Amino acid sequence: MDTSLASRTGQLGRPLEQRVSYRLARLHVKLNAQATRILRRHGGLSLVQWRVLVMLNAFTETTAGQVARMTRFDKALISRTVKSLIQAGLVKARSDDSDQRQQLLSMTASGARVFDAAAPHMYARQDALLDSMDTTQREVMFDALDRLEEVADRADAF
Amino acid sequence: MDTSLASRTGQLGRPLEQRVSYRLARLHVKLNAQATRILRRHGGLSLVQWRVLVMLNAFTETTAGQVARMTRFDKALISRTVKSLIQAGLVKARSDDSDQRQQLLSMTASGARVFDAAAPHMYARQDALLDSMDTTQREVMFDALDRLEEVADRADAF
DNA sequence: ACGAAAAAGTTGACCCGTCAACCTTTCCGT
DNA sequence: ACGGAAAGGTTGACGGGTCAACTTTTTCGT
Repeated sequence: MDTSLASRTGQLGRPLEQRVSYRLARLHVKLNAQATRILRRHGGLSLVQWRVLVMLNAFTETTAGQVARMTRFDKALISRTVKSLIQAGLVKARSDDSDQRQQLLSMTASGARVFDAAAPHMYARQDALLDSMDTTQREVMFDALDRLEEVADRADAF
Repeated sequence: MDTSLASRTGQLGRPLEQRVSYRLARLHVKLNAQATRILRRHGGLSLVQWRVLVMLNAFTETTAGQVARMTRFDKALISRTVKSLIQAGLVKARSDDSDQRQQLLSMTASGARVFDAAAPHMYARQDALLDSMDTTQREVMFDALDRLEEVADRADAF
């Protein structure tokens, strides 16, 4: 078996470790896996359930649409997750008198308990991520992420 | 409806835009979506198919296991993708006389054509990502990604 | 007042990516 | 030589995430 790097005209080009999208994909997957492990260990919430509860924790009441807009996650995913949270008794919904299309969502006492069980661990992990670098590096990194996002938003550029 | 930030004890804490995992998730998703669009427009490969072909482009012959190891992608995913590429006639497999467990994979002429159709666009996009920042920022960012990955690898830390 | 367009949310189908279980082949220790 | 462990790869099931299609309600232009 010849696995030399000399076949075809191709080479691997830039090494994988220097490909931005590859690095980000690996890291994203690892971060999600870590968060999932933490959540499983501390109450059993799924990652998206946690994310929705973070938003509900910040507001007395809100709507699925607002959660989707604020988090920029897909409304289909939010819809399903809200449904699962309601079924689990962690979220309750009441109709919105001013707009029949939407429901007002809020966390139940059970929801708050589950959220509070996971929160210290999720926030500790978040702090660890931020503390892995100093302020300057963090700012440079966030600026880099902004720049990458701008390129990614060029819809038909390539 | 009260969506003020003063409910419960909770607040949103750190704004979403400053949460590393959130920012990375958004960016990862956008980059994948962009790549998927480019691939769809230039030959119709799926993202994982493209990734496998990148590896096959670099070697005369290789095995699914090696692709999985080199890319660090899940062997189940590679297995399925290789299967789909073989069915599409873009990859061919021959048995490995020295090890009956594995097959030697290589790109077909069709595969090379499809790969070559997509490659300039995918590489242009990759270059644009890297060129969105200067060398120093890139190095700082990659170092930051290394640091984040190290935290993400702490299995039971939180 | 009316109707078209937009918005809120639901559901189906699909891809990415993972983990577990499985079967066959190979490796390795005794 | 033998058998258990490991490796290569396959398949099932599942969660994250998306897009499309759909229904009902609301908005908005005429």
